[in-house]
Amino acid sequence: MTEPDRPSYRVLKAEFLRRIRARVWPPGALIPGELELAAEFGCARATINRALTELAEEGVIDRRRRAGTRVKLSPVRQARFEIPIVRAEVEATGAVYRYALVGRAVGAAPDWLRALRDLPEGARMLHLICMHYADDRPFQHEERWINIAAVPEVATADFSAVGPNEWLVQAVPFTDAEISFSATAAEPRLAEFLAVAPDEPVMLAERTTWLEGQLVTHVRMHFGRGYRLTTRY
Amino acid sequence: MTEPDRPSYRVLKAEFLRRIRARVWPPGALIPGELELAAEFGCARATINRALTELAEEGVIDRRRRAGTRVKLSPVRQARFEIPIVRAEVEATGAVYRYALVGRAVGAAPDWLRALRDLPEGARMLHLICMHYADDRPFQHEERWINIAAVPEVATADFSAVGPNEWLVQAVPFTDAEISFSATAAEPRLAEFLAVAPDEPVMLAERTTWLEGQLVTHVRMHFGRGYRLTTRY
DNA sequence: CAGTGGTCTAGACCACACA
DNA sequence: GTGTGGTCTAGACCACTGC
Repeated sequence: MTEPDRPSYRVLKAEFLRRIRARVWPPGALIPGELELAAEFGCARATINRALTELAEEGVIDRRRRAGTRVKLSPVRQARFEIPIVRAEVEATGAVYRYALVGRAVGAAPDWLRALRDLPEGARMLHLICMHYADDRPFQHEERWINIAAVPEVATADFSAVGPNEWLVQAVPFTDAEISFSATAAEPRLAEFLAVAPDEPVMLAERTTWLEGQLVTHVRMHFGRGYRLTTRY
Repeated sequence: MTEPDRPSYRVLKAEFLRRIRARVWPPGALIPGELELAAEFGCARATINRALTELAEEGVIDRRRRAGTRVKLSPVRQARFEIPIVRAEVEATGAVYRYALVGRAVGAAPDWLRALRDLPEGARMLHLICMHYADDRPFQHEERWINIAAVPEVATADFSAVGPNEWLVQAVPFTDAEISFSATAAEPRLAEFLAVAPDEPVMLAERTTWLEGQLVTHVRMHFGRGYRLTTRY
């Protein structure tokens, strides 16, 4: 016996992954059915199923009824990045987090935002600008619009001590979100906030959240020099 | 009864998510145990377990033995980005993919790579530079080092038609990978390749893969103007 | 239609963490 | 100890899909 007596689905998963990487089951190959594997490993089909289901979720294999399970030809690897709230992200590095509210205004949604996110004309938005610091070095510049119709309480909220990020997380649910990352040049005012040279490349994250189809908030977050999204898999 | 007769774990998951977002189970709250929920929904505990386990994987709740299941205070949302091979990424947009090998050389690993990745001194690497185009517009500039000791066949591989990306995926397994994204300025030669202005911000992805602790390949991929990592959740 | 994966069940035992 | 979630089992039925 090369396998333990009680193969857990984790052990099975590791073994299947080993066979795939060792080309025992090469790319494109049809792997044995669940019943066959259950017999080979002396466990229940459900256990095999769990291991294979997770591998499928991770993009390593393709499973189709009747057709069976195949090793993917080009494994679409998925990178999972955790998107915590800023405070947690800063504090995770051991740095001291500091927040500052820079600007606050109520007004109509700018045209580009209305166009982008299909807002009614004249929708009133709370517009906030804030800075987040790590050990007093600029970490993130946040420019946010909050849809007052979707979040009436926001009109009276005080964002001088707690950032809108944390406030929204606690106060407002959402059903859909979209986030995107891109590289952009810091225009002069932003460069000052972030203490970088004008036109220096910075990472921009834009996130939009909706509650049942209604826009809740849209935020543009520019990160300071050296910011990286990193993950292992 | 507001619930269907046969609640699948998906229905349960959606219902639990609804309760969390509707603040029926507010952030930090302890939610009922699996047995209690199974009784409420008239299903097996395993079905409840599957729904809750998936919500925990997605970062919505925290589960601990004995302590029970709680709604996370600050949901660490995870964004999953798919990292396909370049060809698939280009073709997914409907564009025609074109590949070109720009440079090829064998030599010792550069010092910064050895320092970064703990390589033996004098390790011989195959150094490749390639371009990937989408409808003849520059899509990605790829600079790659491949550890010849880890992949001896690479010395005789012909990369004029098939890019090293696809070749490696088919030919060489790996056990660990790390990928990171950052914003950087295009230095002049790179800017020419990508048809952008010198010092224009571009997205850089760096990926390293290992096989059982031995470095397989390290690649720096610079993307053309407008590249975005996007996902919904 | 038949064979594969997808899901559910009822019951069981285990592992962990807290009292 | 005791109660929670974590995992496994044996069996069952269903859904999809390729023949």
